[in-house]
Amino acid sequence: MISTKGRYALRVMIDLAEHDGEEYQPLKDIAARQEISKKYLEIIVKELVEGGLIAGVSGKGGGYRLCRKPEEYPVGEILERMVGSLSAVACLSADASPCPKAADCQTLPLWAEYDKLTHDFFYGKSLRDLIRRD
Amino acid sequence: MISTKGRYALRVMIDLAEHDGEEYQPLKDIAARQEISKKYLEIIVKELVEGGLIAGVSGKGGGYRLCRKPEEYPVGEILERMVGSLSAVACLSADASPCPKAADCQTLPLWAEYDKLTHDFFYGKSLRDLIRRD
DNA sequence: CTATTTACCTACTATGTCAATAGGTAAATT
DNA sequence: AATTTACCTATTGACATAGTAGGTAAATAG
Repeated sequence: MISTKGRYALRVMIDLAEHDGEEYQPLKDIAARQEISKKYLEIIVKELVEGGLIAGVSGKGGGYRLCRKPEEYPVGEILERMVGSLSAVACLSADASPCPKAADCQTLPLWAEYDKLTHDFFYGKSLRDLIRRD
Repeated sequence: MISTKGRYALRVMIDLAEHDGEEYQPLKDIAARQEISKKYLEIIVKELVEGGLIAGVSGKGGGYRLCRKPEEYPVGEILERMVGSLSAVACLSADASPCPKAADCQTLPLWAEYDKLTHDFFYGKSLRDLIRRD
């Protein structure tokens, strides 16, 4: 289940993509457009900045903006950054310790196949694919 | 993320499928084979019985068994029964109230497409596909 | 008819994550 | 100097997860 955090992050990124090339977007404005609490968004954009996905500038005229072109952001990267892992099961997460029973686990192949499906799906979509075309 | 409950349920079902046609399998034995706490499994099999997925019989010689052939159990049905919904986002769950912003939601199509992918994947696999062939 | 085996039932609890709020400080511009 | 903005730390309530504990009812075997 994709958490609110992941979904909100994606919406922030889409919002920024739609204002690509313009000035820095104050969080206040993003929050208003997306109808999401600005306070909560602060947590989210902070992580996006830390992940090198967006850039923030303080002071008057400041705000946030993308640091790549929209087509260079795979949706999977954004989500993975926010939710930690897109894996369906803990034993396939990047940080998981190897399971001693993996060799004869009857369900592992299923989860692995699903994981690949998920990964390919979300990394096959970019921010560009999600922005509104007027 | 598929919860432990969902994963354990699947393993119980696989275990039962591998003993298809034999006597009722006591939960004690299933728990031992799968190395899962019997107490916890009680909760899980109870839900599987309520969902009409397996049948339980009390008393000596009792236990649990499948009530269909292994190929007639889509993995998706088992998981959905245990985790409630396979949807990636709350607004697409079966019991969700319709979102007023759905019409111009920029992320909904993405989630819907992923949901379909997930549904098709897990409903395209049956218990038969998961059992060990010796 | 008694002992044993088994499912089935109700309740409780620790832990952790999520979603969010509160109240500030630092940086940059006008 | 005032204003605007990002950035920081801490806290909270709600909820789900992953179990544990201790029983009762049903069925069979002897």
